Amino acid sequence: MTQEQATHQKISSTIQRQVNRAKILRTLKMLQPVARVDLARETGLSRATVSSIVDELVMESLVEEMGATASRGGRRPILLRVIPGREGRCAIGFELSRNNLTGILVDLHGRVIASHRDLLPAGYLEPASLVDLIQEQVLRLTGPEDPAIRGLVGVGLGVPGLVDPVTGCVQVAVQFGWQNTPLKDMLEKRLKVPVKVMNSVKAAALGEVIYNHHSPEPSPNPRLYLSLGQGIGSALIIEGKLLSGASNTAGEFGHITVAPGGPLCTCGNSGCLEAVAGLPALVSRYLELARMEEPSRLTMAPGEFPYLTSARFLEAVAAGDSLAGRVVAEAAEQIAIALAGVINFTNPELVILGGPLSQVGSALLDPLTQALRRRALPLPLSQVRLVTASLGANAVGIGLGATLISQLSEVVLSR
Amino acid sequence: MTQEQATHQKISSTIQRQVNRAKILRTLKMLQPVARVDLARETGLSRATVSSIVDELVMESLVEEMGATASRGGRRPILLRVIPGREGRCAIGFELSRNNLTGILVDLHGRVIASHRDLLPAGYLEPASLVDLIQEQVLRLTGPEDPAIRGLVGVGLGVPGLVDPVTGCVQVAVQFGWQNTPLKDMLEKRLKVPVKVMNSVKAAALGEVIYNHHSPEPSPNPRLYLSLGQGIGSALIIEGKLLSGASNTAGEFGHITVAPGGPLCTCGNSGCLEAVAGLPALVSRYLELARMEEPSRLTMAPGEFPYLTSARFLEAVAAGDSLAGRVVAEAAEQIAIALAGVINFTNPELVILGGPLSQVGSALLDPLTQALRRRALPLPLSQVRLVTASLGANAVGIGLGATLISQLSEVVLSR
DNA sequence: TTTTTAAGTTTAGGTATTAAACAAAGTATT
DNA sequence: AATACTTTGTTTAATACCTAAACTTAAAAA
Repeated sequence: MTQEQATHQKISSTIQRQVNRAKILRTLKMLQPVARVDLARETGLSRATVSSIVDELVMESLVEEMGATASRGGRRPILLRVIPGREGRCAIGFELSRNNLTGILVDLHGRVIASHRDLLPAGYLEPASLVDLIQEQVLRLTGPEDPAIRGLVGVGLGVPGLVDPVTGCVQVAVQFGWQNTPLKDMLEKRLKVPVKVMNSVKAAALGEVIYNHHSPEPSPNPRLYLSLGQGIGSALIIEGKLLSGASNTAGEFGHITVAPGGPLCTCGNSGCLEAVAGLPALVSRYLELARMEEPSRLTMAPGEFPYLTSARFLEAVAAGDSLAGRVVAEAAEQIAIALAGVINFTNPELVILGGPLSQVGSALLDPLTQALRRRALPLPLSQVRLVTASLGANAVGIGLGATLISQLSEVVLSR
Repeated sequence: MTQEQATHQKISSTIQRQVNRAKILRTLKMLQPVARVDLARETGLSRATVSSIVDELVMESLVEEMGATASRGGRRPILLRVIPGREGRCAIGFELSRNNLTGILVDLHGRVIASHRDLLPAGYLEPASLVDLIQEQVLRLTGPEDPAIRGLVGVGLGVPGLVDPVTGCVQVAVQFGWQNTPLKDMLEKRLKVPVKVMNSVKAAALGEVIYNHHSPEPSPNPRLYLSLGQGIGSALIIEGKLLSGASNTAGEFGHITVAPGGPLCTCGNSGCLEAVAGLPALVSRYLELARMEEPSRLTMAPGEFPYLTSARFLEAVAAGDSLAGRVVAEAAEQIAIALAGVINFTNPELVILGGPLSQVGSALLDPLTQALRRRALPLPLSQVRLVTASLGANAVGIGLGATLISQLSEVVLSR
């Protein structure tokens, strides 16, 4: 057996045991630092059972004693905590983007311990070379002698493309030219730890949702993450679980029709949200308006093609460029049409605006909330907390890491 | 104790036991009639455990022996089955509509054993009188000496309005002028059996979904029920569970914007689907077209107000009236805009068209499928089976009855 | 008849939980 | 200081439920 398996998973345990372990771990995280008695009182289990399970958790490097604290009139209680940092167990979440591979080492609390970013080599990225790169980063993030590598819970990977989260097979990743690539199997073979592969928007959603609402008890109410960028995607989380759908394409927010008879979309439909509020559409709209109203804005050599990147457009918005602001406000109106529908339909408690466009702040948020007030039903709208994503590029890694960590206290009802 | 409690519920049992009971009941329903050995092989449990649990199930009037069958080389196996009909346990589902109270007695297989419809008294319906009526129908459906009443699993009630399915409290029911009416508590006090109260569209959705896909294993993929009538509502079922949302309003399909800037809706927004494709809108549109194109159609005394009920409009559609057909086709286009968005967003495996408008058949279905092909993404659309509801007015009762029955084999992970 | 085979039950042993007794380590009281 | 409570954590005995294996029952095969 390899050294990675030194800290071995409990292979068998009854369902009863799993449920009680999960209960204890959950309340421990919530009340930490906390003594066994309190865990017993809080979970409703007997002190004997709590002791027995805590012993197990200590053996597995999940929990440690912090020594006795002040007496409460009798024997001093021994405080327990979930082991923080490298000394406890860890997970690593990777984000694969067009140009970078970013790995984030996360501890048992879901906190970032270390991160590392590599530029991807130019040209076609062979899946096998990605596996090499990931293995390299795993070692760099932990160090071959690091306790973290011996207690590595698992490795996650977020890929921009269509992924079957169960098999971990990348069905299509246009940006990399991959089709039916069994990345999970390849990585597990190499790394000898459980691997989770999923779409990166969904992973980011998990990260942001956990960060915005990191109760140990996942809320049963829907929470929506919206990714506004070149494309417009989303992820819906219900009872802490991502909605995948029958073909793993759930969350296609960008192809909701908001302007019937409007501009043709790449998907064949007309008036899709993405076709009117995706970043490319906003850039064109900006150029169009500028040409019509203030040609002076387009400072360029005469005869030069008016070229503008999305990034520079977003900078202009942030800098307070009024024309760019108008374009964003127009987009907000369109986004609100789709979002109001989804709010009415799913009745979420939280909507997180992510993706590059979300980072312009009130330029988007103000017109969006106004339009929502006009278009969404009052009752569902009143339940929604609308926030801007805050984890930026780290969301994917954090989401995957936290997901792997939370699987430690998950109850598996076999079939 | 009252006589209703003669067949008493198992009050305590470990989680392990619950899981195994559920497993056995599920496979029993699937393979019935079947012997203990086969259950053991199929579930992976030992024959001893199967015997012990089957004994319990027999005691609880859920399962019975059918006698031995042909030997397979040794002792003859004793076949078991879930008790059908009144001899086994039953549940009753009620539908409360504007004018009627319909009760449906359902057996352990979810099959209809008996049903009864009462006209509601004219005028305001006191919640307390509804409780009386329901108690009366329960007795009429079972008879005071009927075995069914002694094995009644529970009673369900579908109400047109906003219901908290957990507390069973009717928050708002405009048609009856109720607000915060704790119907569940009132009924449980009277009937002394568990009561489930929910919105009737959601209950109908459960009924149709179970009927269309009655595997004992609920599919993890979303399934959508659409109710097309005066209003337009829907219910989304994921992993066999209804999506409720943060304020129990999930499923508001009618207020998805399909025509921005279109006609004003009662909700304050403009261009809601309900405002252009709800039955009242279709009737007005029909009258408008008729007035413009074929005034002769509107056969009425001169000076009479052109009055047309929804029911008569639907009859016209069914009779092949071309003008009415055009109106439905127009509506289908609008419905498709919203439905395509929801299909893209939730990626369902099944969409069931319910409500009065759905019953016109291909007049709706043909233009709808055509429009969907234009507007929905190919991959999600390819996963959808689009069907018309088939249970009619019985859907609500069947859905509630089947839900109550399925709760018998449900595992409850306390908090 | 006797042997073999299969279905169902009983029994012995293991895991996991709880209540209750017990040990450890403090505070409060005399 | 000695004694009496208190509280925490552990050990112990009883219980629930599972499994493997032995056993009983009842048929087919030899």
